Amino acid sequence: MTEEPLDPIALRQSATLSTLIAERIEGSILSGGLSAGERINEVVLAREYGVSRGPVREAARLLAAKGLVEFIVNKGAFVREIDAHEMLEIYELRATLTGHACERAARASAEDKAGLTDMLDQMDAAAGAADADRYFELNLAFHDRLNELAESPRLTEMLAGLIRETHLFRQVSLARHPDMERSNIEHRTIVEAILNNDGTRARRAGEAHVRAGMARFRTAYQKQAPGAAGKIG
Amino acid sequence: MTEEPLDPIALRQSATLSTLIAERIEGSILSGGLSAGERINEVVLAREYGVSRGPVREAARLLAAKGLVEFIVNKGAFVREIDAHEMLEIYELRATLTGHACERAARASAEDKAGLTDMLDQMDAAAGAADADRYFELNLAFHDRLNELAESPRLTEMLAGLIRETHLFRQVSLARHPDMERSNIEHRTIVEAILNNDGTRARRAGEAHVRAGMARFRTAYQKQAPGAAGKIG
DNA sequence: CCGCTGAAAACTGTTGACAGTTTATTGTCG
DNA sequence: CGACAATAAACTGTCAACAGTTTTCAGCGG
Repeated sequence: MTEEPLDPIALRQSATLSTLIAERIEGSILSGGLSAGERINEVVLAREYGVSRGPVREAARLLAAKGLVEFIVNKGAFVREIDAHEMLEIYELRATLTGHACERAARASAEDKAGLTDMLDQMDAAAGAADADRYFELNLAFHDRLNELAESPRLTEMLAGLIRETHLFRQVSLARHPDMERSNIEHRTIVEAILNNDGTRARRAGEAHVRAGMARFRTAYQKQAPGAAGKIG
Repeated sequence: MTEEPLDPIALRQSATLSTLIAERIEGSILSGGLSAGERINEVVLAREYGVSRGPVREAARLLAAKGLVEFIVNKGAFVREIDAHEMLEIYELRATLTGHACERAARASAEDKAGLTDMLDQMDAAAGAADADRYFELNLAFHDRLNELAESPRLTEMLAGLIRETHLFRQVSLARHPDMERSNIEHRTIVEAILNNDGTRARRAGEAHVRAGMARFRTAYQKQAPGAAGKIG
């Protein structure tokens, strides 16, 4: 990863060392530089970032509270790891929370909702061109927009936290969306309900969207680890 | 609050100093020893607890990630404070999440559900005796039990976090339940749905229960601060 | 060759000290 | 008497060092 010492200019402005380092470590975890279960060695990270151990420890504690890292006394901080059961738990929570977000989004003003159909069309284009990267990007933007419309920062943060935890599953690949057309049809259902100011339907559609992803995950997981089929909820 | 030095025995067993101190500070915040907006002075806390500043800082960072305190660079950590608008945001999230919990609880086994009606009767008794403290205690136990039945530790934790944040509102009194009979009727509705394995109805009832509390809060707040009536969602 | 023992290395938890910033205070001028 | 500037105190952010624990590994015996 990026091992160069921290930029002192960025430091002075807004954040403290701990925060910057926490962001870097989080990046390393989410991008796979630090993989699940691995230990966070304070001295090597401190040396890597050119700081002392104090800020690194504080950063680790921050990430621990975020759920990315786990502390064990006298053994240190480890990158957390979640199993399929926890993945399903997270999916369920994501489902009801995005349902909630969609319901709230339905209450937004018509002007604020304006751009949604455009985004759907763009996603359809990406899907038609089989451009998975582009679709992924647009999909992210779409869900961000929904969160904006929901106007509940705490809700947004909770959802972000759940998605972040998703990366702590070993085979992240299993959680990726394979079927873009299908996914975007679900998006259309959500947007239609939102444009009709139908909160209840928007909520159901949002829930169903995430639950569809959950179903995909479940089958993908059971296909590749059939022995554990009974174990997951 | 409790200013005696930390027990070295409790230390060795499970936790690290930072954790213990974080718990103490959290206790001080929730019990009102440290009130909203107040600064967390590292040196006085360190002296108070008989440790150095390091663990106190780590504890503060932990609480910051929990949302109880806020860091400002070069100024330190402050007990966070939330306004009525945020309170309503939290209530809404609590509503959908407890709805989710009730829906999941409906899936539990009949044996696990057995004790619920008994708890309702006890609460009725407390309500009849106008024993608010007892009712409060039983109410807590009831909701804990629901969370157990829901079997989703993450969900439980999220709800706990939201309720914890609730204490950061200045006039905590506004968020208390005044009407025990009414509240327990709502409980009965939830339990009936759960015993009938009717997840959808249980969810609605759970949501409605929290939303009722939210309505109480809103009217109580608007009554005592009528000027800000338009400001809250 | 394998398992056990004990010492050395590595690492975490904690501390006290230093540098830089913010806040309070004192003295001065209008 | 009040506003303002300079100075002192207080406090945070960071660092380097110490103590205690865990892990590693070499040496020994079976």
